Amino acid sequence: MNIEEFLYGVVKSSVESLYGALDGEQLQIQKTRKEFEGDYTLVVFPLLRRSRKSPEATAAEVGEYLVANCSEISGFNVVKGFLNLSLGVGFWAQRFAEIYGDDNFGTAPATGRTIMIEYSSPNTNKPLHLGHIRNNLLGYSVAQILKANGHNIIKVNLVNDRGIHICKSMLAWKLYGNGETPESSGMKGDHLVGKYYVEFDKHYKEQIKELVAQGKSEDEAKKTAPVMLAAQEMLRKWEAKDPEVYALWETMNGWVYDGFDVTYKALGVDFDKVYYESQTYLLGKSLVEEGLAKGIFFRKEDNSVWIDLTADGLDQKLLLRGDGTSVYMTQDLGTAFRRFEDNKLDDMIYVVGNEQNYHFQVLKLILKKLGYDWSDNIYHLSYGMVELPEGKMKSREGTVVDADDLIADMVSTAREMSKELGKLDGCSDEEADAVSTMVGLGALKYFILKVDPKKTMLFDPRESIDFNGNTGPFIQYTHARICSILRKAKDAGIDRSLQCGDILPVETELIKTLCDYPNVVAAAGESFAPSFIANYAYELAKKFNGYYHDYSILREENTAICAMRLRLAESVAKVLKSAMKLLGIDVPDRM
RNA sequence: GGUUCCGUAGCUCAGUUGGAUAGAGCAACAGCCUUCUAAGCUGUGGGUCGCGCGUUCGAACCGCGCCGGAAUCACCA
Repeated sequence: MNIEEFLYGVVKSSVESLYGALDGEQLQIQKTRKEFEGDYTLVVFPLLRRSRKSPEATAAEVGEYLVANCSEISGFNVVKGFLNLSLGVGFWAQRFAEIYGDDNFGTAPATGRTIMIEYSSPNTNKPLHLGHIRNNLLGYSVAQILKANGHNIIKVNLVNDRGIHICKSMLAWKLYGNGETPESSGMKGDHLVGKYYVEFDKHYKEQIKELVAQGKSEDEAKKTAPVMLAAQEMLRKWEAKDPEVYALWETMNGWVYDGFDVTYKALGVDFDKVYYESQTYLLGKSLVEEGLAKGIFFRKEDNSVWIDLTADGLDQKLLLRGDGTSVYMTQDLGTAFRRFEDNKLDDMIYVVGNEQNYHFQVLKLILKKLGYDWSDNIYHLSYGMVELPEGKMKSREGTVVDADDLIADMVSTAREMSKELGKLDGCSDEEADAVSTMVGLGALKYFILKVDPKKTMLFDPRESIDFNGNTGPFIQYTHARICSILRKAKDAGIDRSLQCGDILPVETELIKTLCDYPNVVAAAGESFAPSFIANYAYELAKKFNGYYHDYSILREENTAICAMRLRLAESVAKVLKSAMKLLGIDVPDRM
């Protein structure tokens, strides 16, 4: 049972029997701040109009009534207009018994809602970088959180596998590659293809420089550089399904997918379905026809199709080129329609960077104008950029942080640190690998997920990521220590039968925090923000460490108290593990 | 210029629907390993919550206006 709902009920009936029925007025009940005595607080200011008494007198009156009529409420105190209520030990013991006995604590029953979430969405011309990491972690974590909230989740990836960018890599490989393959070079496939994308740019720039030296203008040079013309020619051949070009395209994309798979696996993310733009880019044209027929869109003299959104404070937007080919918006309209139709979706979430806020604003608006009400159930989970100390990541300036390099870095840093601290003594190589990987990735994932998605965040690769303080490893460490306590208790044969009467005030604080977990999971799902979970896990771990560091659980001589503490420790470990799972972070039993 | 977002301690970030004296971590300083793992614990210092006005019993949070920053407004995706 939800504590706030329970309290709301008893307080409401008390207030109503004192002052008459409330009509629409909200009672404000919140957790009592830690500097005051009590568990939950009723803010009485809104009631003054009805009680016609001072804040203090009103609070005292309600408090007395509650203590007299509600057995769960053991006492109260009044500070200004705040009525602080204390719940009895028995109440907390009962709550704790429920938490301890519930193996699925924090997960909600099935809702029957089906939600599709699209994330990652890479281009196939270069490897993944730090920005993709934020995208992937957010997408995967939000999917986990929504699943815990009882929804059916379909995770999808839309791969941008066609277009001029991949032709650039293909061309450069053909011209300068000497038949190099991932096998022959020992390079990861996505990195190899990315190398030729850079190679293309190098030659392209050289050719521009030459043309400018010959007296051409910068613009003209950009348009007429031979490699650019060749890349465009290649794209035309691809669209015409030229066998040679198509075969090369398939081969090189295959290399990239092999590379991506390794990165995804390392990050621990996965998908239920992968879409490829080469298969979806023609979708949406029928919707454009529909819009034209309804008079929502209009055609210009050059035959291109547009929508005028100036009345909505936006601009005109192109939906179909003059030659009848589609643009980004066309296919996004088509895929959205197809997805809602095919999967009977209730909601669709796009995890896409905030540079596309405008695009999604327009997408939703157009669908709405076409009469599709499910447009309201499209949610753009927009996240901010990851910036470096020297500013934005620029691929041209070589300041991008490569995903694979970063992951490898984090793991090796974790290993060195573990070794220095002597944590790996007596470990097999396999165990050492497993722990270093968990800790290194835990640090990276937590670091990124604890920040509010919509904010631009700063990442300093030189200082790398902390392992101390409010970090993933701190939570992992707390979990590992609890596991260690439980192992030792088992070895010592300590009796763990529950004695509810022995809960101490410090323990009710912990139980209260545990009680919040289902609410935090629900809130995180509602606002698609894993940061709620991360900050909660830190709060819980910190409380546990604070209370239990200074004295020994195992040396407690009162066996009932000892058992109580063990059960509490075990519950904390379970909830921490569960929270970390929602973040996609593995938790070790020892580290 | 239009639209959207951001501005909280030296730095990185929390702050759930408006509530009590503003919260962590890092960095700095002072303590704590014959007690369950010191990746830890305890304490000290550090703030005009960008600025102003308004709404009300009460504003970091809501409204309006400024200032500063970001993204975007492509027949790219």
